[in-house]
Amino acid sequence: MSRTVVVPVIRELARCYQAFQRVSDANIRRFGLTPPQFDVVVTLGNTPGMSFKELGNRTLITKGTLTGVVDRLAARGLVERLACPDDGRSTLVRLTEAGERMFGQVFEPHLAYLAPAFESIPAGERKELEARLRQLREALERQCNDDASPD
Amino acid sequence: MSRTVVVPVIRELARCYQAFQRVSDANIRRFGLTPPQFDVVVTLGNTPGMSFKELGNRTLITKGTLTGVVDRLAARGLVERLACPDDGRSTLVRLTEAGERMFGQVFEPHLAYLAPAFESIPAGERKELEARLRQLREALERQCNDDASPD
DNA sequence: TATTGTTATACTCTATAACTATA
DNA sequence: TATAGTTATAGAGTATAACAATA
Repeated sequence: MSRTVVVPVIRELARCYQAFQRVSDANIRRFGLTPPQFDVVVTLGNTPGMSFKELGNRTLITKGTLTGVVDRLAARGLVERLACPDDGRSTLVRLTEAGERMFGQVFEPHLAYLAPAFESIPAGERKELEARLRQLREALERQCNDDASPD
Repeated sequence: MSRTVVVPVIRELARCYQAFQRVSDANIRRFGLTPPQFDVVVTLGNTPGMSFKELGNRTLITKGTLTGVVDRLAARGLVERLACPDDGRSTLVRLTEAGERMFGQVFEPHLAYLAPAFESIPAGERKELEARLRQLREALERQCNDDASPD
């Protein structure tokens, strides 16, 4: 059975990410952000802003939900909406100055917090992990596209 | 800077799992289950049942939330509660017959659905990925324990 | 007609903490 | 006192679909 071949790696992926999430999310909440809010702030960091469409694609948040997430960040003064000059249908979102400050307070410290676990893996094996993850992601994205456009 | 060393692998882990989730969750919802509900059904499958405590540990769902998730599954007749004979404080949860049927309809098909992406990776590299993920998970779990009990 | 983002609805999940009943 | 699970509360995210404005 070819199926049994993939079970261990699927299980390990799920368990590993679960462990990652447990560590990461607990730290994110200490910053006073929810995981989706953190995702948006970090995605907007070091960019001139982007449309809802692009922000949604990058964060995996669908448009209806994204409106709410951006609303809550905007209510706290961390992001702002701008009309898109090129396309009247489109709205750009970008960090405000306060949002940039939040990004600065949050991004590096979060990486520093996560780093020890990743640094405990020897460099060669870390590179190996990175390469395999990329390989798997590309395979998953192909499948995703196949589902979306089944000719 | 040691920090920059870990950024790529963290990013790749996040992006890979994001791709996995996009594919997996879409399929799970076709079964009429939410991801946490699927998690519970799959965790209970092929077991004689377990306590809320154990179920919560395995699924990463905290106790207050788990009560609600189990309530909704119980309302659909998929799981049932039993008094624990050994400990009067504890409640066991297990799949009903309908729940077992749901498990059967859901578990294998879901694996079969995911399999192609994983099978596209050569066996040796798949084993490599599995080993590296285990290594990372163990490191993350150590960190998690350190946080929980900082002496 | 198609696309971008918003709105509306209804539900699920989540964190948090107080509560009960057992141990 | 500690633990297992429930209840209560409030908020956040989610799917889904209808909608307005623009392309």
